Amino acid sequence: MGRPPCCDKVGIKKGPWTPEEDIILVSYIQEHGPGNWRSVPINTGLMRCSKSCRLRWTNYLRPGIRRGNFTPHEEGIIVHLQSLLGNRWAAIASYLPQRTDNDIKNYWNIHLKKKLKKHQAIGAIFAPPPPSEPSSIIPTTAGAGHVDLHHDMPLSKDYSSLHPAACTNTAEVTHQLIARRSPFAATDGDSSSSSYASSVDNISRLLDGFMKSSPPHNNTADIKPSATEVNPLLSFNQYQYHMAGGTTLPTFNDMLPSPPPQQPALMGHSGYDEPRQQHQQGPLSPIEKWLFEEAAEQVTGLMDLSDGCCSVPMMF
DNA sequence: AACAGACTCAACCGCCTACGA
DNA sequence: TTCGTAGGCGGTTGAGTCTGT
Repeated sequence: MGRPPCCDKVGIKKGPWTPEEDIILVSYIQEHGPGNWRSVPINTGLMRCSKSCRLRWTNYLRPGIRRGNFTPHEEGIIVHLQSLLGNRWAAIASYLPQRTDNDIKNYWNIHLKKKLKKHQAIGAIFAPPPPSEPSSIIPTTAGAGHVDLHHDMPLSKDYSSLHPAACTNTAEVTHQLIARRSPFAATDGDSSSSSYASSVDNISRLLDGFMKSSPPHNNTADIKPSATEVNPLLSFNQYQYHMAGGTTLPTFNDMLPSPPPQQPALMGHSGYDEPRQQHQQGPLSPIEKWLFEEAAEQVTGLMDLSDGCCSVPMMF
């Protein structure tokens, strides 16, 4: 059978979304919830493809999204998961609920790939890490040479500017990290953001207000199943949210893995999707093992930070 | 100040899979 | 079982912005 068009191409508007369109879309989703995207342009009068509506919502308008300013820790997660899962951005995004697959994909293509290339070159000059390195034994789906590249991250000039270990002033590090992770930092500090980006933030804030005043079923955490039910790793993500300036502070028990481990990709694209197919079953145990270790490490890091000490993320 | 090249990221495109008729 | 459709995903693009000269 031929590939059907996703929508009637005639009269479909393309290009950047306007604030008015965003408001219409957000209002509609507030009322009806995400899903049934086919009906969205029909019912709202938006001259947009249903896919475009879904993309706009999942990538930019839905609450809880953190834009830009990837932390070194997030970098580490992305690099590591990419080495394990390959370019399965949706699966990787399931470990970073505040990030969209598109964002992660862009960040990978723009920043991380360059860094890895850089370090690959460095690795060709310097000796490889000893085989006792923890991640060296983790199997990868993306080629053996891929796994250990991130160990060289601190060598990157770019990265060293972010890495707490590269800073001697703890307060500076903390401030830096928090500033970079603030949900509003991108708007206030990112001069590269388009003028409309701030409008998106405004909409998001409006939406946040709506969500806060709405019954739980409208909340982000409720659109998708309780993450702690679906994915034991979300506690880890909650910690990340805390580190990002959020208010959720997990308990130590939250950091502990809760068996049996679920398939990470079950959270799906940006945390909203239905379970993805079996083909996303990857080497889960290594991932989970690593993330659990990571989470445990972060508990220590959290304590260190609260004590005014400069913690060093495990990844680098 | 002006220009060119590099960079960033929002959005689109095309393919795939699930699901229902 | 087959076909049509919707939703989802990864790759790619192009416009806007930034940076260096």
